Parts: sequence; C-alpha cells; structure tokens
Amino acid sequence: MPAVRLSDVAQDAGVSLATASRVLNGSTRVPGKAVAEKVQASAEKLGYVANAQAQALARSRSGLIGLVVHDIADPYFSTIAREVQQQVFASQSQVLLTQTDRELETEIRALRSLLAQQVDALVLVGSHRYGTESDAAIGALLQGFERNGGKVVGLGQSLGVGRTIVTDNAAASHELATALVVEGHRRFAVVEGIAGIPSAGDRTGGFVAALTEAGIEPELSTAADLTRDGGHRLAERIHDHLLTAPGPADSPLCVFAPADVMALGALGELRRRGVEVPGQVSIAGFGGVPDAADANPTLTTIALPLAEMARQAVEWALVSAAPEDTPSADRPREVHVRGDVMLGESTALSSAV
Amino acid sequence: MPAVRLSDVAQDAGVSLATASRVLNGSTRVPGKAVAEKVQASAEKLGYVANAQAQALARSRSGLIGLVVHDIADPYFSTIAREVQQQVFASQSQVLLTQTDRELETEIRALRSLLAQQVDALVLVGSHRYGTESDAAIGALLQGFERNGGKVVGLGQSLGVGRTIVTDNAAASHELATALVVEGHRRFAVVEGIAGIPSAGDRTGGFVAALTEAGIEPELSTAADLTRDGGHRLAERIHDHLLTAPGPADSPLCVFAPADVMALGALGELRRRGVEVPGQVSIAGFGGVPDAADANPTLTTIALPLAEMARQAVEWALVSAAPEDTPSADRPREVHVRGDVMLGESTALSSAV
DNA sequence: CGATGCGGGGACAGCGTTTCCCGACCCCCA
DNA sequence: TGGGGGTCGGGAAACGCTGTCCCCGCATCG
Repeated sequence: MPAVRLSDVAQDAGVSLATASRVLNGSTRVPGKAVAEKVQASAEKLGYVANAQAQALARSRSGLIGLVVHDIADPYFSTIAREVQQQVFASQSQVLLTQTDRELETEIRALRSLLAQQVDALVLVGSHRYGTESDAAIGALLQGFERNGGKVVGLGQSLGVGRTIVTDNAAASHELATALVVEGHRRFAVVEGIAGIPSAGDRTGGFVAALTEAGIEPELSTAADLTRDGGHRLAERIHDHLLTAPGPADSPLCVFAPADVMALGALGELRRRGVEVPGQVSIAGFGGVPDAADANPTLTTIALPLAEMARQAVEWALVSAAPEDTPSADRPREVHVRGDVMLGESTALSSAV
Repeated sequence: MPAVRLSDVAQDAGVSLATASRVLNGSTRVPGKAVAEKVQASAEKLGYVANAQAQALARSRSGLIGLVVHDIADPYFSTIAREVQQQVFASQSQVLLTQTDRELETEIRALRSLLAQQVDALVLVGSHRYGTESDAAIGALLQGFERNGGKVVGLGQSLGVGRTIVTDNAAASHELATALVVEGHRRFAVVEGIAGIPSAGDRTGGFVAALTEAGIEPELSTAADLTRDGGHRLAERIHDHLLTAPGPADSPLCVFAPADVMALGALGELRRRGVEVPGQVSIAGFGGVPDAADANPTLTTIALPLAEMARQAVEWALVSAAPEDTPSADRPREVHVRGDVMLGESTALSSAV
C-alpha cells in the first residue's frame, strides 16, 4: 500500500541500503555487475520510484527550476515556457511554474514559495526592475538565494543579480518607430508605461523618442494592461479618439502596443467596432509571437528569438554551480539579443497596399 | 551563508525545535502567546524560510500538483494552465509543469518524475485514453499512484482512473457539423484521427457521423499535427486539393480542424496562399480559445468553458484525501461540460455575408 | 611467504521537519 | 491543603535517501 522504498528494494535484493542506492543512482562508485543486476531486477519487480524529496534533502540539490512569468496564457510567455520546460526536462530536472499577474506582492509570494521548495535555479521572465526602492524585498530574496548557491537568470531585462538575457527594448522600439515614420506614418498613439513594468515603459519610451527625433508627438497616450483584454480596452480608446479626432482620411493612426498579445486583442476589438486595420488605424506589437505571423492582417512587430532566449536561460540555469570563478570573459553576466523589425500588413499604408 | 534552519530560529528564540515548529506552521497545538511572538520575531530576524522538502518528507505531503499538458504554447493548454496555476497557488501549493509533446514515451517519463516528486495530485489535460494495450504502463502508474493516496484528475476525457471532467467531443462536433450543414455547407474536409489522441479522433468522428447522417461524405481527409504548424500543413493540403478539385464556385470547402490552434494556423497559411476564408474555404476549430474571437475572420468553433474546467480540476485535486467514502452521489467520478457551437465568420457563406 | 593495495560491500550519521509522548507546572475543586 | 485534570514545552524518533568511513577479502608485489 505505501510506496515501495529503497530499503524494500535492498532487502528484496539481499544487499545493503548503500549498495542499492549506488546502483539505482549515478553514484561515483560503480557496484559489481552481478549485484547491480540483482538490484535492478528487484527495483523493477517492486516498481520502485525514488523519493525525490528525500534525495533532495540528502543531496541538498532539488532538481527543481523555478519559472516565473507574468501570465502563462500570454503567447509570449507560453512560447518561452514551452522551450524552458523541454530543456529542463531533458536534463532530468523539473519546472515549478508560477505567475505574478504583474503584481509585486504576488511575485514576492511566488519567489518565497520557490525558495522554500529549494529550487536550484530561478528563471524570471519579463520581470520587474530590481534594485529600485519598491521592490527591494525581491532584490533581497534574490541576492540571498544567490548567496546560498542558487542561480538566477533573468529573461528580458537586467535584474541587478544573476545573469540576464536582455533585449534592448528601447533601441528596438526606436528602430520600429523610425521604420514606421519612414514608411510614411505621421499620426501615432502609444500605451503609457505601467508602474513596475519597466520593459513596457522602455518600449514605449524608445518608440516615443524616435518620434520626437522625427519631430512627431503622439496624439494619444493611454494606459492599458499588457494583456489581450488590455488590447480590447486600448481599441476602445482608439475608437473613441478617432470619433473626436478623425484626422485626414489618408493618414491612419498608428498604434504601438508594447506586447503582441495586446496588439492582437486590439486588432480583434477594432474590427468588431468596424475600424479598418490597416486603413483607418495601423497597429504594431512587440515580441514576435507565432500568432503574429498568422494574424490577419499580419502583425507588425519586433521579432525576438524567444526559443533561443529560453534555451540560453536554461543553459545558464543548469550549469553546475562549481565554476563560480570567472564571471567575466567566457562567462558573461549578460547576453544581448537583437529584436528584428518585422513590418507586417497591420501597418501598411494605403499607398503601399 | 547556508540557509537558516528551524533549529537556528529555535535556538535564537530560546525554545525547542518542537515549539518553533508549532509556532511557524499551522499545528493543531497552539503555543503560548508570549513564546509564539518570540519565535516569530526570531524567524523574521533571521529570515527563516521553511525547507519544503524536509516538510514534505516529515508530513508525507509535498504540496505539489503535477500538471501534464501536451504543449504549453498551445492556447488551449495555456489558458487552462493559467487558471490551474492560479488556483493551486492560492491554496499554498505549487504546480509542477510537464509537457508530453503528444508522445507516449515522454508522457511516461513525465509521470514518473512527477511521482518521484511525490506530487499530491495529478492533473492531466487532453491526455491519451488509458486502458488500451499500448499505454497500459501509464494506466499502471496512475493506478499505483491513486492507491497510494494520490489524486488523479483528467481534463478533457475519461481516464479510467481518478475523476474526470469530460466534454462529449463527438456530440459537440456532431452538433457543429449539423449546424454547418444547416447553414448550407455541402463540401467538407476533415483531419484524420491521430494515433494515441482519441479526443481528436472523437471530434472528427462525431463530425463525420453528422455528415453521414446528412448524406454527405467528406471529400478530403488528411493527417496533420494538432499544432499551429500542423494547421499550416493542413492549409497546404487544402490548397493543393482545391487546385485539383475546385468544385462549384459558390460552394466553399468547409474544413474542420479538431483544435483551435490548428485552425488558426491554417487560417494564416491559407491567406498566405491567397485562399479566401470565408469564400473559397470555410474553417472551424474546437476549443474556444480566446484567440478565436479576436481572429479575422472570427473562428467558428466549439467553445469550452476552459477556466471553469480548470477550476473544477483543481478543486478536485486539492480536496483532502480523507473522504474517500462516497464516490457516488455528491462526489461524482465524472462531470460533463457542454461545448457550445460558436458560429463565426470563418464559416460564413457568401449568401449569408 | 608476508605485507600492501585496492575493489566492493555494509554500517551509520546526517539532511530539516514533524509529531508522538512524556514530564512539569498550574489551576481548580473538594 | 492535597489531588486530579488540563496546558504547554521539550526530547527524540521517524520520514527516505546519500555519502563517508570502515572492514573484509583477494590479488599483487617485494
């Protein structure tokens, strides 16, 4: 009835606990072939499954990786999560999934429980900027974790602790805005930065900076969540704005949503409201989720190599804690990935259609 | 340097290990107020975080829930996963995420590791049908798990073990097909059942059955993965088929993809190939993911209450193992959820446009 | 032929908690 | 004032496994 333990196997095989353990796990000491086979047979027969908790306790290594995302239903995060889980699983470890909902409190709770679970490493995707006043608690948790031998990998932006895979949000958005202006866009709407989510702010910031350089000021800046539903809300605002400020008929309003899922939501809602995209409104996103390429119109966005980023993160998360020596040359603290401007149909101008 | 242990706290507070444990966890015995506060203070001061592994070992309850999905990047699964994680986390437990990639071997490995982690419950989403020859291994694992007090919840179809939240795939698809025929569709293409994924087969099966009742035979049946990319492939086949069998101009070919993500992928690829949807081709999916409503054209699909299903699953997964008595009346082994036919623009007929 | 290795197996002490059991103390009632 | 019941804190034994140390026996070398 109760699960079969290692001692059961050892007894069945007529060997000691130590020997059974050595056989069934990758110990440095390899037992004799005959004994090994006997143990294997017993384990098989009894259906032995090692108790990972007990192993973790004894080894002080849990084989657990904590993954922290804002919202797993967002394709940006789920695309990354997919790859992370696969890689981690391939390395005999497990992924503990947590979501923050973009709430600082939730994130702290999540980190606390991950630490309690003795995760070997933490992969934080699209997180807050640590080191600022408000989230000192998180910074402290992370630093304590690292000091105790845990590995921290940030995906999307710098953490001030651990290693990070960063995209230059501002630069990419700058590039995107420039491209759009070059294409002929003159009227813009952006999403206001969201407190605690600097990456979104950086994106909007870079975008606006490029506009400023081109002598353009966004005619609308509105706040909305970085979710599909936030996109719906954004679309409402756009729609309302268009009623009061239709502008020249041949000049569509170009909307920049700092997350693809938001842009996709906006696309849907705009269409529901009878707004033509492209045509009356252009829209661009950020992230390069697979959905963007299949959308109608195809979504203009910044394409990030999400799978590669995830792989890099896992690689870092899984390196043996041993070589803690040279964090400089061949062991960079930070890697930059480029986001490529992908001009889709969603920002096409009528002259170009 | 090493993490602070309970004994450190006890020592700092000048109490015994037992007392400290009682204070810092919801024990039945409540220690004296003065002592409790002293312990709390010490814990706070030292930054004590309980070692969940050790607790699990001592309590023989890990607080871990194993979530098994085919592909977390599929919005169907990620929508469910979102809700599952939230609910589980709200109950102080954690989610261990695994993906099967629709591979039986991978699923077995995943289950094995989840069992090794001593998960309290298993939530299997869109899994295989157990009890058949090929996956007897999985059935055995699951039954052994349940016998040892683990809870098993299947989401999407019956497992033959544990409790399940089922949708009548065949009936819903039947209804969908009927609705499409009523709308005036006469030419159909379906996706062949995929070995090991009965739910997809059931869906196609129900769909085809309804067609047969209407005296219609699908003119194309093709195999493709239940993924976005499978949808792309499906679109290729459709496109090729249309070249050889264009059919009457006013009668579009209606394609049924047994997963929304597949339908969405097909939508994108068809458009890329210059096929009009609706118009030349109609397309319907299954699942009712949020993306379907924002798509252009909006996707005809069977809308499932994904969030509710997830909540029910977690509720079952978290019930205390105690009341193992009445699996009949108020504790049903199975709950059925209805899928609603949502007719979207993707299957609109020109006469109806 | 005796000493020295070495390979292979076993005993045992943890790993950090929980929990059972026991003893001490206090309060109340007789 | 003494005894009984109830409360509250501590000691210690698990929980299932790993890893260190030790021991035994055999082969090899001097």
